[in-house]
Amino acid sequence: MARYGKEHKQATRQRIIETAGRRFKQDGIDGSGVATLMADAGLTNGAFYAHFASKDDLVATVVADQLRTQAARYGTLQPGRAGLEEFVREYLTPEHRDHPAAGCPSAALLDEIGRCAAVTKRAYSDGASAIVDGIAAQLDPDDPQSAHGKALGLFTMVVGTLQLSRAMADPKLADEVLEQGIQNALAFMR
Amino acid sequence: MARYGKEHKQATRQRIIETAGRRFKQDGIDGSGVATLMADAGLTNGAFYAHFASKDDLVATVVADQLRTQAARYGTLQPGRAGLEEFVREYLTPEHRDHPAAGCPSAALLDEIGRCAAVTKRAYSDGASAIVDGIAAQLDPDDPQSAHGKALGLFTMVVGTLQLSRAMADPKLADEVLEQGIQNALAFMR
DNA sequence: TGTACATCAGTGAACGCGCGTTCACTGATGTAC
DNA sequence: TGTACATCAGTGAACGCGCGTTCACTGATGTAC
Repeated sequence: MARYGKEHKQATRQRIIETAGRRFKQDGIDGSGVATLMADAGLTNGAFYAHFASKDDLVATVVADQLRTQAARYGTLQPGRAGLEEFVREYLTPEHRDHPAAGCPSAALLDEIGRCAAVTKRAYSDGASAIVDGIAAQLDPDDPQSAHGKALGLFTMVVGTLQLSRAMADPKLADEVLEQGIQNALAFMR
Repeated sequence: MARYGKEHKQATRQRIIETAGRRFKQDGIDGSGVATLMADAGLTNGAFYAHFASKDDLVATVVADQLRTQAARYGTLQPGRAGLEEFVREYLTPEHRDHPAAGCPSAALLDEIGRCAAVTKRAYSDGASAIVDGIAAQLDPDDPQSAHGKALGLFTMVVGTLQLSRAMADPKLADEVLEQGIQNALAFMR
């Protein structure tokens, strides 16, 4: 099975990173074993160490990739507060809540990342800072620096709201948390 | 080792619940094995099933206990917004961030609880609702029901802020997140 | 053009270890006589 | 009061299983002659 061009191995690596991102967000980092992660990518466990030095190495790589992907979603918004409002309304939907594998890595993994190796926290810090900067630019395109604090508040509120909604046992209560979260986020933006 | 009064076994059970709470908040639920949890309580693994039907049973019990404990902390505040402001300033400290074992269970475990068995989510829902009700009563003692939405926003913001601060690799950045979080929470309260 | 060889991405079995759970057993105690 | 017994909280070894990691091997391919 080998002797392909060098882009083949790179493509396999990228596939592992993307399927692992989905798996981590669905089952947690501790909850996802290497054999499962490789099976998700259509491979067997042995090939893992041809691509990554350790599970920790994969975790840090996946976190960086996930935050880059999440940041790219902000890039498609219309500029200014209107785009941000649209994003908040999309973020706090039952659809997003019920499909963590395809959703925001912060909402799915934030407290687990706080317990991860330093290399993973560094990857997360860098990615999250870029996202908060993006929010600040949407809040106040003329002076994003002064909007940075408010951007942090908006970010933590929507992430916390989605996590809380996912932790509710009663679907009706979970929906109410999302609806209130939208009201709160929009009120806070102003 | 036996034939004590019935209050002895109850006391042991309570000790397991409390030490497990600390361990879960420090290492995560998936990250804490039954043998470790029992050793924390000064026992061996075999005794576990004399107290709990399964690890899931313990998890649900611990979550309920942790939220009850966290709710009791609100009970000691002075009434009204002044007490709530004091709480926010205490909650978003480096001290709290750096000692999750003694801290808020929501900040330490919220995304993991979202992936737990239904019995655990039910325990969390009930406990969290009581806490949010308490916040609402502090925000507006005359009409707590109308303050419920705002209480949710305040709760999700402080929880998200503490999680984010814990995930920062750079201590200086982590401190800034807390300071901004206090500003944001106080601004949102008004 | 045809054949022998080197490459190397991926396989799959195995390592020691900790997981959640079970169970035969221990031994300090309260109770019965 | 003294002794034999029943109780039962806790012990510790063992179960099968999945964990992260290692490694000898495979076999399809590109290259050299």
